[in-house]
Amino acid sequence: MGVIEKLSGAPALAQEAPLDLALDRILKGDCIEVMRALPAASVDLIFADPPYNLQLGGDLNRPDGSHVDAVTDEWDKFETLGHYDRFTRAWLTEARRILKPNGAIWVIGSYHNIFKVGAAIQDLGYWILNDIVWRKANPMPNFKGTRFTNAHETLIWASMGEKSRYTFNYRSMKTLNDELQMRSDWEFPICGGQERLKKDGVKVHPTQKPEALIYRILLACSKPGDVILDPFFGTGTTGAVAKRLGRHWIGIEREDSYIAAAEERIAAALPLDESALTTMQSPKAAPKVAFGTLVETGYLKPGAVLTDAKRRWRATVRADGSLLSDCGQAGSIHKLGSTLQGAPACNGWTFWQHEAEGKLQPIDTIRQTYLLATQP
Amino acid sequence: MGVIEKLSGAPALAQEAPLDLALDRILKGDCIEVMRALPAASVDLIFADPPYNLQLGGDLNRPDGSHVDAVTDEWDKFETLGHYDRFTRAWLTEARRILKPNGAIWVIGSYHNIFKVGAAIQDLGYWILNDIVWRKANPMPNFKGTRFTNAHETLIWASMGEKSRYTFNYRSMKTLNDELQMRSDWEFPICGGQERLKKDGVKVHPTQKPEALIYRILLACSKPGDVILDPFFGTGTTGAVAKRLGRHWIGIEREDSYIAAAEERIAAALPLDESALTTMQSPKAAPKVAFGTLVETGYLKPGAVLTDAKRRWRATVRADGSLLSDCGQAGSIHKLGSTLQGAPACNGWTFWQHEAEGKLQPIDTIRQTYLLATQP
DNA sequence: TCACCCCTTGAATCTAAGG
DNA sequence: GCCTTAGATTCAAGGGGTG
Repeated sequence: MGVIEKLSGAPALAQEAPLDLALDRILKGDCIEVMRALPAASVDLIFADPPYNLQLGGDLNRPDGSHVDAVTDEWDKFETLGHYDRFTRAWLTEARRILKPNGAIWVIGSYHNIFKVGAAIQDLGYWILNDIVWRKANPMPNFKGTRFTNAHETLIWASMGEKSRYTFNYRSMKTLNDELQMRSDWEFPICGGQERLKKDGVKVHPTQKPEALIYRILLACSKPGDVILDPFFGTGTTGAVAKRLGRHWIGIEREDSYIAAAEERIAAALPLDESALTTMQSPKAAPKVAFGTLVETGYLKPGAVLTDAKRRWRATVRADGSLLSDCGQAGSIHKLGSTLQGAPACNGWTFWQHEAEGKLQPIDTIRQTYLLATQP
Repeated sequence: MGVIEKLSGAPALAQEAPLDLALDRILKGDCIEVMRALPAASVDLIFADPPYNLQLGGDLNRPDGSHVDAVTDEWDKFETLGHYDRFTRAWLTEARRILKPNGAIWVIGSYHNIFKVGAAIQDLGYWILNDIVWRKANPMPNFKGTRFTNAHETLIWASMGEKSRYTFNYRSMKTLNDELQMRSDWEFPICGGQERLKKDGVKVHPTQKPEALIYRILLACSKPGDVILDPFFGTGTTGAVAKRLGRHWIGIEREDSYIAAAEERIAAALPLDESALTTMQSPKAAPKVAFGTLVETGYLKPGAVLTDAKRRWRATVRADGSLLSDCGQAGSIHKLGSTLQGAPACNGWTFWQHEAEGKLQPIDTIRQTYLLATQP
């Protein structure tokens, strides 16, 4: 493994003699220029994690006053949305040239950029096969309470065209998912802990992706021995996973610090034995149902009256799933329960009762009914 | 409630005398033409469920041989992706004209169209606030085993611009979600059972959306009395939910069969009564109480001693509601808190504590007492 | 060793009102 | 427009220390 320098200033024409396809290497340079130098129709799969073009305002602090370490790197800055658009179409065009006719591409992004990416993918003649949602188990909250917690990112999977015969290992995915078809929503934790690359206690890359995410993609959409290209290689997650899964890889990256980290990491990566496959799976989340869901879905109507088991307190259900007690206090089922009792905490599911078939039943029974109706 | 016919062939210029804003009505006609006739800056919120441009191939059968009833309606057919693009930009442009400056728009779609929609939204100057994933609890499986199960749809929430002051009922959403911030991934079952409109056993509309989904959107992003417009009204889910939640609504729809079903449905919908509609308010919306007021009204006496929770700092309340710390610094409760901690900001209401019943309590509890005593 | 508590951190377009 | 001030605002994981 080594770094091949793309000579800066070299004419970056498609006509120039292409580099031989150097496998399992990091190519240093701008991804568009480097791709131009690669032979056409030579790559089986592309995984791309391009800059998101976040447009952050000033500093952001958590409620406790601590500072949020945001993505402020130069590589994420674009003058205008138009510039980002042209950049996106340029690299997607080169990607299309070097993909084999039956190849495919994956791109990850957030709402800042994914619509531009998706529109470009369609305009350039790719054929979208799925969009996939990565649900983050532990996203960063919205500290100011101004929007919904940004708890997911989106991936687009596209083939070279409507008739292209892409690779999809249906059986592997079904096995990986306890014999149920793999859905388009995947849950993984964000990259942290031992997996997160750090130098002197500081994260090496601001947006390192979890290996589990790439693992599932390569397992689903490539075969052993295939060539996987990552034009925004960063710290080499794609390379490490490809090596583990017995795929060839090519990485393109501009920054020396990322390249150094990626080389060390990939050198240390060992091909996985089968047993590791099971550890890559995210634990099945126990289905959680919020009280408000029962209101939204009509299992309990706003205006319904609840009491405690001894009928000491009464409360009315409101449209947002809060309760209003007869004495004028309001809150969630748990909060109001604890307030009324003067207790530090209260499980509203068992505390609050509703009348059904002539007797009081905890509202948890409604939740059970809902779960029975909606869970497979 | 009634249908107002948009005369076909009438000149659809923005200059023509706009219709008065007829509330709680279905306007019959092409959504672009009808919107052109509506007054500018007159609508608080738009919910739009446009055609998805599905581009289905031949018939699809389940493994057992039964036939899948797909979306084959005329309204979902567009000659090319370019035609769909122009259609999308046209209706989004009119939507933008009739939205109030602090209004907002929601659009739902799938990977077939949502990237085109999102790109157009950004190009037209809207400001995306979140993308939301509707995870279907019970999606249709991928019968051929060729891709991942398409188990979600995507919604885009956007304001009129970066500086626009959109409505977001943060507190209601948090209450609805058991006291956790509402995330960007929502799980609901698809529309079926009693809720699914049928005529002679056949579904009236191929893509009827669940009321729970619209319920959450309207609860989060509108206020009682607001005007909600749905330019692709279909069988009137938006109208039914708006009526229930005490919002005004306007629907635009071309097809008589959908209009008839929507009218019947909305007539049968029951509005929630006032008390159920009252929702948890953010402190932002609650009347503000200055710290000085508590001093003026005697809830806290000048000379009283406050400390932080860990008793690292002490300060004395002065007659004008400022604090004087032991080290001689003075300022408002917020300013002194941030100065002492060297923090960029500090909420004095929770930082400063007073001793009551033998233990420390934040001075915010005094404010709550004051509010309970003085608010009607 | 384990349970428990505390601290840190993560792709974030992150305030509102008044002068 | 800008500037200032009041005051509202966080969830799940992982790691380290302690009992």
